[in-house]
Amino acid sequence: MCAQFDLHMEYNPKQLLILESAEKLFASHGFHATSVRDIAHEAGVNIAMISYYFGSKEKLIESIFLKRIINWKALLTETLADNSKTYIERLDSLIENFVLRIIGNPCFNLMMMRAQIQADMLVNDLIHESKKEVYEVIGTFINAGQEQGVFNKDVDVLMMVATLTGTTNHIMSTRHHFQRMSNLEHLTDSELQEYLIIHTSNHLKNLFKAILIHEA
Amino acid sequence: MCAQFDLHMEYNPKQLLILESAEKLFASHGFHATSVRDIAHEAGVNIAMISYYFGSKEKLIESIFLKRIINWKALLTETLADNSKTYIERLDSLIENFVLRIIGNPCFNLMMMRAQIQADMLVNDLIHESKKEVYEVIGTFINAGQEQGVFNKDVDVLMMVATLTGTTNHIMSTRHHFQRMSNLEHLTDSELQEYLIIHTSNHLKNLFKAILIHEA
DNA sequence: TTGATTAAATTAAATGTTTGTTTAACTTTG
DNA sequence: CAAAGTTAAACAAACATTTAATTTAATCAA
Repeated sequence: MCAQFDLHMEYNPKQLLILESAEKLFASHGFHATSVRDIAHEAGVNIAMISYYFGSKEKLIESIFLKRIINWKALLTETLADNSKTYIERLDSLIENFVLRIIGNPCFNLMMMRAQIQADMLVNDLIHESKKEVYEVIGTFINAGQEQGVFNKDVDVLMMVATLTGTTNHIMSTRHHFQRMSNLEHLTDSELQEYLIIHTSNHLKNLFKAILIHEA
Repeated sequence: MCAQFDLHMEYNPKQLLILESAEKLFASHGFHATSVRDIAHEAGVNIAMISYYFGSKEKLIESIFLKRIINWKALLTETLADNSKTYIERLDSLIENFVLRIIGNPCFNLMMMRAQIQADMLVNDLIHESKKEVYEVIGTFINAGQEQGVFNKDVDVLMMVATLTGTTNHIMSTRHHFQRMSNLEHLTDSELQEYLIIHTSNHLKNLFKAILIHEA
């Protein structure tokens, strides 16, 4: 007897507690280094509750991903389709959304980076599908901007997204190296987070304007 | 009784076999998901040989890092100090070195990415020291170029290195997503590797010339 | 070249922990 | 009073590491 749930079911407070605790521990120690006992302890629940609610440790991490990925494409599509803004403004919004999503949610995104690195993770197909959709949405936006004569013609969208994601992921995942190297050790974690969001956004905006708009 | 070795000792063929097998498995499955049994089996040696030669699984991964990190700073310093080349040429060499090192050694660099993500890895201090030295070498080079009037004044070296490392790491770690999305599934692994080294280098060269040299 | 000696290398087996998951009993809730 | 929630205990499998026994390799006196 066990309470399994499908994708569209809402989670009760105890399930959410388990999901959040697992996300935190998976992010800082990795999937395999985190035992279900650790998760149960962190969440303050009995070990058996995890099997009871999620079936297995593997299905638990799948639930975490599904919970997060679904809305990302919708937000992006909405941002880029907003005709009340110029292409430059929408490009800025795109960058801000990317940076905020990654640096603002280090736990989940560290998990995602790890999963992408690991070839044998079940969630990898899910991630690939998500990446492909994001790439297509951005590609459509860039092409439209090119036709309007706003963006340069020779833009490699795949490489552009790689720089956007790669740079932001790298800064997020090495933020404490960054903090020490910038002599920002007096900042709290959330102050550092805010600092990094602003600086990374500005850096990427400059970078993309330099190749998308200015003359080569 | 056990044969422990210090940093400056050379490895015998069997030890090298263990190091290479471990690197491969740690890279594709992660540190904790790889058992010493797996490593022993991959290397074709008895399980006890790993404790015998390296003491423990933890010390084994440390040996792998030490074996790789040491020469990286030297190569970089040499590249950037070569006065027979122009600043632009040296910038190109810097980028080529970075890309070649990362995309050309996916196993080790996936391990390194993972270690950076994981807060509780012992090798992290080693990595931080290495990053700091690389940052200083590049910073010195950029500053010299600024004084010669070759590079623009307002360059954030930390962000620049983040884009260099982040973009390349991201492309390397998601290279199979990249392959599927670019319809390059007919390429072998080493053909893909070559393709990615060239394309990533060119992309980053364009990117950095756009912000370092051209007018804002 | 022999045979003895010794240390290094190698092995199968055993050790004691920790792992994810299940069970069966118990409590709460509608 | 049944269904859902919760628990401590039990489970077998997998884990890293150690042991003690055996083989290989090297050294050296005869």
